Amino acid sequence: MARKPKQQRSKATVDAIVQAALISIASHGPSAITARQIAEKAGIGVGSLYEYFEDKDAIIDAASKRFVSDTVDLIKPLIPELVRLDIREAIEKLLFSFRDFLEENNQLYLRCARHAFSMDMVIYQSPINSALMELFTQYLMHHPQLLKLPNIPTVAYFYINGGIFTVVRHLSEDNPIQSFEELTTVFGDILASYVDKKVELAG
Amino acid sequence: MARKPKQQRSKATVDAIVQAALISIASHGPSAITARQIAEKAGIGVGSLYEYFEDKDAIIDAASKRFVSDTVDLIKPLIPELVRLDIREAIEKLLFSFRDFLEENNQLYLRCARHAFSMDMVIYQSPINSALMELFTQYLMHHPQLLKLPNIPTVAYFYINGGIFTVVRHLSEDNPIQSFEELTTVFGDILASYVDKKVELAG
DNA sequence: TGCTCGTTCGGATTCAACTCGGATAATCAG
DNA sequence: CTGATTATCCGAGTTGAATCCGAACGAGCA
Repeated sequence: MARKPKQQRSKATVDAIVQAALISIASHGPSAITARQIAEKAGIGVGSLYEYFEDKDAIIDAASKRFVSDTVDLIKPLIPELVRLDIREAIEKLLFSFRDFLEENNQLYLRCARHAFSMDMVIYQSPINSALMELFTQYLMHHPQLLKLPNIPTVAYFYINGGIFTVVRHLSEDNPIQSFEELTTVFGDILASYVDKKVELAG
Repeated sequence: MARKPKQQRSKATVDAIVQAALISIASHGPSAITARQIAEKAGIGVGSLYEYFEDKDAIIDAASKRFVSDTVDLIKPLIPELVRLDIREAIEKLLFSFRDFLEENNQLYLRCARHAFSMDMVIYQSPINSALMELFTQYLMHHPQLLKLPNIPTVAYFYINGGIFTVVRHLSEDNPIQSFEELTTVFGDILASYVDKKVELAG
């Protein structure tokens, strides 16, 4: 059990298991999954699951990690472009990319993200937060006049955490009270207002 | 099964079950609970659980509802006082009350709240959001010059959702990067900056 | 071909949710 | 007060899902 895949076909099996787990998490949530479901979706026998994974939780862990690393892979390449933009434009661009990512594959990732906030999983989210924090930091480096802002780390903390949660929740609403475009406008406006106001006061 | 309690002692039993479920959720999360645990903590036999609850999920539901209604009972009475305060003061007062509430009973509610973000439970949260929305609305009524602000519902949506999540997450951190006081300052500052900037532009 | 070892499988085992039938306690009619 | 009736409580036993395990399969190699 929990052995390393050594041949090509077994690597494919592991991948199929992770993919099947992601799909199952998306449709039923991590606690409602059965091992049989995963095995069936992956097209293998139940016993085979336990060749590569200690138990069901290990499978869910692997799926969560896949989810997080795919998200980080979305954010990282955007940084060089975003840091050159105006705050509102940068946020708009980031949020639209994020939305498109979440909506891919019939909302596979969005439906996983809905379950990612149970705080057990927050540990795995930290790479996502780090990536966004890096974006924040690099943005500041490219706009040195912003370094005067008070409470930068705390603002980033509020903005990143609150922002992720709000976007995922908004995209999950059956009857959103506002469009995604309105949300991006407000996201930009709130941060830009804070920045303008504080720069004004400081300078 | 799922009968109505008719005698005093059975009401106490139901209450003990809900309380035990809250404690169990707080310590292990809703999916890891076993029926035996709940029964044992409540000081009753396993069978008794099923006298008043359809199944384990019904018990967890009841506990969630208790959590939500206790939270609403915290917010509602604060509204009349908060609407008379300055934005920063109001937010500070609200956040400190909220923190104290979450930290009561050895963080019972905080530890439950950590699990409340798995989106299954978001349905039950809506009364909390409604209560905060009412606070928002009543605040605007008492400060009519604010009604000029653009995108009020969306700002409220972002602020309430992001705010709740960020506070719960902050209080759950082992090594918070900032104090709770700093967080409340930033919360107040961000909203006040937005308001100031927009009122300035509009008037 | 026959051997070996990585891989796959599904029946056997374990464990938790839930049921059932009867014991015990409260309530009430006479 | 007593027996009948109803409410409550219980925990051994049933059921089904998670996990384990030993046999079967097949690719590579002598």
